[in-house]
Amino acid sequence: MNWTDERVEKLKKLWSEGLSASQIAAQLGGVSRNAVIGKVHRLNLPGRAKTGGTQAAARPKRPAAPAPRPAAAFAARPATQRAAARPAGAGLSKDEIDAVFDGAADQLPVPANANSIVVPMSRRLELTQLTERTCKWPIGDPLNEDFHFCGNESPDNSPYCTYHQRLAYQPSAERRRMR
DNA sequence: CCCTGATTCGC
DNA sequence: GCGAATCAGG
Repeated sequence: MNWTDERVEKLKKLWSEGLSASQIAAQLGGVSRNAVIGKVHRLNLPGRAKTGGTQAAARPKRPAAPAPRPAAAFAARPATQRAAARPAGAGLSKDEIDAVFDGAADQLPVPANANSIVVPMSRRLELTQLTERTCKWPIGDPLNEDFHFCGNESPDNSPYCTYHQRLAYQPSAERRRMR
């Protein structure tokens, strides 16, 4: 794809709105997130603010020209070590908190015979967090604030998780019995 | 492993 | 100029 004026314009717009490079790449289409990031740099657009301290601490420039990658010079790596310090009484992780709130989340078009069906907890993903392997089953009203996607893992290349797969595609017989 | 942005450098 | 490969970090 070419960086037409219009595409560049859209890139600038979305970037300034804070969308991630991968998301912008997805909206533009035909380009990778790397392409987007590269373009952002070439355009001298402001990068993302680094929260707090860890600024780009002078990187070693990259191991001298690995042009013909003979898979050799990548043996030893400086073992980075940090004291993974978590405050003694650290609270719940984001995931743990989310899990709790997901209790009454689903507003799915649940089948009448849902009693026996286990409705999986959704990960409440935003549109910007969907990937090739996340369930894209929408939950809630798109016009509503709490609109989100299932986001559970979906089998290779499938748009839905195993649960929503059944809702998306049902044998006519079963569907008829359901109504 | 999923993701993020940053950088280098062959093309 | 472009962007894959790579790095560093969450």
